[in-house]
Amino acid sequence: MDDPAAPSLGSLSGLRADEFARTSDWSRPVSSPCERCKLRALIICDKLLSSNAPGPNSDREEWQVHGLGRAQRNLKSAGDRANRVHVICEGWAFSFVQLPDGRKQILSILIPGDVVGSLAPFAETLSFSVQALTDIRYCGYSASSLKTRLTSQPELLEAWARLLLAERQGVLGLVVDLGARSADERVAHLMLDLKTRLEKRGLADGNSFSFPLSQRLIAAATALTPEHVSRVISRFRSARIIDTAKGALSILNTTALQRIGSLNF
Amino acid sequence: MDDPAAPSLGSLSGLRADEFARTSDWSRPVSSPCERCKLRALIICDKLLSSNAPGPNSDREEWQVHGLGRAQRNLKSAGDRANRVHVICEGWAFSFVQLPDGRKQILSILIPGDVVGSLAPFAETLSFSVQALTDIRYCGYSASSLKTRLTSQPELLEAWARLLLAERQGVLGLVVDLGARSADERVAHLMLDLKTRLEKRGLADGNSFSFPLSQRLIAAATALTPEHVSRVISRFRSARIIDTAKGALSILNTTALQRIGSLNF
DNA sequence: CGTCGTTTTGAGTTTCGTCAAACCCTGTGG
DNA sequence: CCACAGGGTTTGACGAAACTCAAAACGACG
Repeated sequence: MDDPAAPSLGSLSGLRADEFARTSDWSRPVSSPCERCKLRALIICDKLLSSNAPGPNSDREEWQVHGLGRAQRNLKSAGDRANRVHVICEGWAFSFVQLPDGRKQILSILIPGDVVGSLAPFAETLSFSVQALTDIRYCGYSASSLKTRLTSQPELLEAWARLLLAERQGVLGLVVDLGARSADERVAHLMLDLKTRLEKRGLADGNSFSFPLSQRLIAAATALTPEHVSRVISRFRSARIIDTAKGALSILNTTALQRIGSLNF
Repeated sequence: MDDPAAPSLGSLSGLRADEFARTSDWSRPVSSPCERCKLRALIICDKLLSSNAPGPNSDREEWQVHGLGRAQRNLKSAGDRANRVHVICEGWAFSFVQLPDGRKQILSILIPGDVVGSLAPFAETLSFSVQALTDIRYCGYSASSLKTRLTSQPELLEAWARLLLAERQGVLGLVVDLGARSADERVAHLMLDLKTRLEKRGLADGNSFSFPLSQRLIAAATALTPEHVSRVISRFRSARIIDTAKGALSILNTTALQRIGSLNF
């Protein structure tokens, strides 16, 4: 990994910046890079793309579309019609709910390979929003086609259910975090969780990896204030447990961080 | 409803106390009361019991079993093999995770009609535990049979997915509660949530209903301490917003309670 | 070089937790 | 019938964790 910083526009693989400019409307399809995708085997895409992929369905709706999204822009908003299941191919995003007073509560940080809106085939509308954190590349599958395929392909149903299981595991972890953990523990856990998830996807090898979360977002994810997050991170830094620089996080003392943030329940 | 208190052993419908005594082992089947069940139409049971219910499968495993559980006893424990999906027929229960230091974090309060372990068909083991809060009657469906039926009966898959949607909605609500709400708001919301859920099941009509939660459990559900819950409830009581007596909750001032605890996001 | 968002730091406050004791019920056994 | 034990609840004093408000420092970027 040459640059640990957040993926910039230019780094989105297979697409030059000018191509991005032309296709930045996220509903517009771009040429499919799935053949070269290293994540395919790790997640549900393999099952989705296997064999009998359907053509456009009755509504002339494409089974699979590719798109790009700019940092800070919403991919989905709560209340939107839930007609596609999306997979993050490159870049980071996060799902959240917006409270009436303007606060956001982040539900999950999405990294490449993560699926968002897995229940879309059966939902009327979205109950949360999704925002790109960096520029992202994603692909979307037709929710209605997926729904019909779920009944005809048992192994797809199985893979889809495993997805739901992992999702639920994640949100249960969040509940425990918010309900039973201190600020230090929550922040440490967030970092460790992201590290292991990135490793599973082959996106982090050493103890230093891309980490494009601002402290404001860490705060929204851990239900703390940005000021307090700053204090926690400063403390971690001066204890030589972690270091941060330019969108990257370095874990200097894994054991110490795990002692603080490993929640086994 | 003659007695707003928690259902006692004797009140479990269709079963006398001595019958309960003989069948208190929750794995032992008892005669099926599903025909008379008023909840059937409201939840997934209708789909599960419709038409082609399978007989015992290859493992000689019953498709549907009925059981009774005593208050305070675990119906399921984290780590157990996930081989049945259960429906609460009578009584209350709750799902929770046990933290290493002994604290419990309650994930959801289960009332009659609630389904627990809906993902069991695809899970190896349980990731949380379920405990009876009052004596309960429940029924359990074979996870493996359900799994095969999901692929063959699209309308069952649909009903099952709707269940998952509701479950996720619930846990997202919990995340927002724990992440963004004050103690007053959490307690008020818990009470309102239970009231509306009971009403939907036809188990509460007026503003006074059975509420067998101890303050220790309310604390575990809201991630507060019992002492603090006591203070909150005392304040509500002296503001004439609610009243509690003998396992029943009376909402004296719905508007006030909603002003405190209605979280719309 | 100035602007804007992010991070840092500080002082003061609030909310909630901790610890400990008292209280209230209900059930039990003498 | 009463004493007593044991759980749940209430109350109080105190402390700690995290929030609020405000200002300064630090970048990134035009």
